[in-house]
Amino acid sequence: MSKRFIMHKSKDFLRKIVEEDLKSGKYKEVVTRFPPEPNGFPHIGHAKSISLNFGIAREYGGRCHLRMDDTNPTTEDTQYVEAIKDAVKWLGFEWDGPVRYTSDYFAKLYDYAAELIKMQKAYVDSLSEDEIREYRGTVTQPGRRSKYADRSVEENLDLFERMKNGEFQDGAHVLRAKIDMASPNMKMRDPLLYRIRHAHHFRAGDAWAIYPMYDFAHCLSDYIEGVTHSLCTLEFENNREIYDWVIETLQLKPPRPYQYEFARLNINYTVMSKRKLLELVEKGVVSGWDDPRLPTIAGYKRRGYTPESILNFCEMIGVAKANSVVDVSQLEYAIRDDLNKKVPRVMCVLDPLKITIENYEGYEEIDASYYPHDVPKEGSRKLPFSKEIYIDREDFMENPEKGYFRLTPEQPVRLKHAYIIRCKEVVKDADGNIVEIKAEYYPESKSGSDTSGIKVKSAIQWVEATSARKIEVRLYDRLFKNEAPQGIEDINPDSLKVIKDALVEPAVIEEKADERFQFERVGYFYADPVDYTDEAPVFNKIVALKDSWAKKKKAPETTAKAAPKKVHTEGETAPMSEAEQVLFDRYTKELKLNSEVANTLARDQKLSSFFEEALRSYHESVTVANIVTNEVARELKNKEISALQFQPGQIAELAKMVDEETISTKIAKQVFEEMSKSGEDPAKIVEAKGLVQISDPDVIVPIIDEIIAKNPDNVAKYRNGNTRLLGFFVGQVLKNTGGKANPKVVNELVTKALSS
RNA sequence: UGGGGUAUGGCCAAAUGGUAAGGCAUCUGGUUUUGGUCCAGUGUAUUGGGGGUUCGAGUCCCUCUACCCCAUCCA
Repeated sequence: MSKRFIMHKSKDFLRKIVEEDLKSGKYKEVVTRFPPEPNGFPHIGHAKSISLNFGIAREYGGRCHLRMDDTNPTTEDTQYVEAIKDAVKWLGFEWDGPVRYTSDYFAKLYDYAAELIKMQKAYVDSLSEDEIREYRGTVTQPGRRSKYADRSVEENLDLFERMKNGEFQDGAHVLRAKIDMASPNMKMRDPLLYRIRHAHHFRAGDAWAIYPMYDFAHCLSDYIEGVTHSLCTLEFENNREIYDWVIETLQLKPPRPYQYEFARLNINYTVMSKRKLLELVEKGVVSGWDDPRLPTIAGYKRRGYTPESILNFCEMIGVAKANSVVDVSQLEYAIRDDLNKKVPRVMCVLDPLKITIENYEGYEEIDASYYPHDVPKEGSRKLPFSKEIYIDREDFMENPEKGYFRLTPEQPVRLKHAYIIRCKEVVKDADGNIVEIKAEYYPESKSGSDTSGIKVKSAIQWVEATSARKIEVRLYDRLFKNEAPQGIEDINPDSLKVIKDALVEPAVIEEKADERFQFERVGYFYADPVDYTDEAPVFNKIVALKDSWAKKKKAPETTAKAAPKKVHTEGETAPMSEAEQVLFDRYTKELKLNSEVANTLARDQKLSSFFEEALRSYHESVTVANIVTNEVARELKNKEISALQFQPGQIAELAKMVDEETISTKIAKQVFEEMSKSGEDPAKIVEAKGLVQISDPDVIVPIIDEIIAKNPDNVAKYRNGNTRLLGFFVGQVLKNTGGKANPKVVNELVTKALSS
């Protein structure tokens, strides 16, 4: 069993949220959804989302819906719906219930919009598109509200209905939410809810003249379906505020869904955007949406990737919120790892070089297992053998370089599953090209019954000349030559190499042990599902085998890669105002605060006034200042002083307990947590929880001894100079005492105990 | 520039204030009739920088920097 299964896999942030929500009873069951817009072919980025949404539902015994987000009739089409359904199924998931469509909810959505109008939270705006843009303002300047924003409920309702009935031209009116034209979040500046679109919808037909916008439709569709966790990518972070606004404003009955965002998938040497993918297809750079070089699901499928490998890949890379670019080698690893334990090994010669074994007469069939010793699968085929065979041109070198293990004029080699041969003569044509090798074999060296005693460095693949089948092999390489390709200009000209006359052993075509094979020593290949016929077989290269020989040969080039040194520029802090300066001076001079603490306090009006207040009840200022600067500051980040649970006087009390060493600073943090939740007096909290610190060595020393006895390895490491481990021992003692041991004392005692 | 995010070895990515996990990649051995697999080993990681609080900071506070997203009647 490999390490991967033993390893404890820590949960990603989304799974933690789901677990927490289930535990707290916020929801009885988790419901997720995969909500693509059917306007393009799904790619591996979608696979990540599919794996997440369906995966979470499966793991936590919930449901996952498949919903087509079809609110824009001009871009969407049923062919994409089919492609998306195929992708989900291919990856091995089943959606709960039927495929859902946002367009199924158009009527309900319309009613919700009317509701908003009645609440005076939405209005019909008749500004032109340009005016709307202009009125919206910019990121630094607030927008202005439209003069139509004050229309009466009746007028709005009437207009909205007539919009629906198709009485107006496209663009004549829109429905907007009435929120805040000055919001720092641009998305909240009276976002559009509906637009007029006299267009044929691939499902709804011509029933509607108005279509809801994403921000209005998505949250409500989630709500309608009972979705609990609405997972989307990072670029929707700004939209979350509207998501919540719509649901809250409509006062929908709980439970309601919440949106969470994660980073979308990027892979180097790959483009993922619909636009760029489309360009490649339309300009004929690739053969279609299922071109094996494309990161589309259809492409991977045609290339021969397995769904398991893609799912494993998604799991391996994890989910987080940092924009990142995954190394394509991680994907390649996933497919190799999967295929290695699954597919039969066969022999294929890409670039045939004829070998005539002069001392062999006749014909035989060699029994050869499809699987190597380390793959626990059964199965074998017959390998024809005669005096004429082909090996790969790469496996012979007349003037071998150092470290070359294969056939040379001096070096024998084993024909995999068969005999050891030796080169006798190199036959060349008029131009000096090698056209044939005359060789001899060692009769007693047959695989499995070798008594020759000859040592060879390598066993190579080969095919028998008369029985070998000619196949077409399509060798795919990465589509782009740049790590971060921009577009067509970065295309790798060698991304597809077609070999028309490769030779493969007959069993591959005749027995069909599988659709995927490992061509020994070359890579994994897949019978092309479109172009393959038994008469003209076509194989796609899925991925090469790792090749440490090729790497070694290439190695010398890759020396000059200067480590990019991080240049760091230091910005300037804004100067203090006069009043702040006065405070700062007083704090540093009179109260002897260090300049950093004084600085933080002086610059923050809320903090300093809280501090001043606390000072009134306790003049020993440094601890108070520290607690205010470091702990209270956190609470005050998004809050006013009046919203605080605790009073300045209570903080003073807390500081006093620390100064008197009743409690440690560690405990003080814990007490503070409690205070900020309950507003309870610190003394009461300490008493109720028995948090008074333990400083008595007679209590602490036995605990230390016990821990030292239990961790001989770490003791040795520590004594060997790893003094960082002091923290480990102190931590253990504190854990043992419920955090109550006086850490300063523990520190001293541990140090002493360990050095004795 | 307003707002919202993000920053941990080459690439992903973990870590209730207490020994900086794991995977990929790399390199080195061992096994091997695949230069594959497998096994073992391999990294002084300034946890973006600087300061502060603390016995102890990747984690708390302040500050700076870099990158991403938002001004479609797209999603």
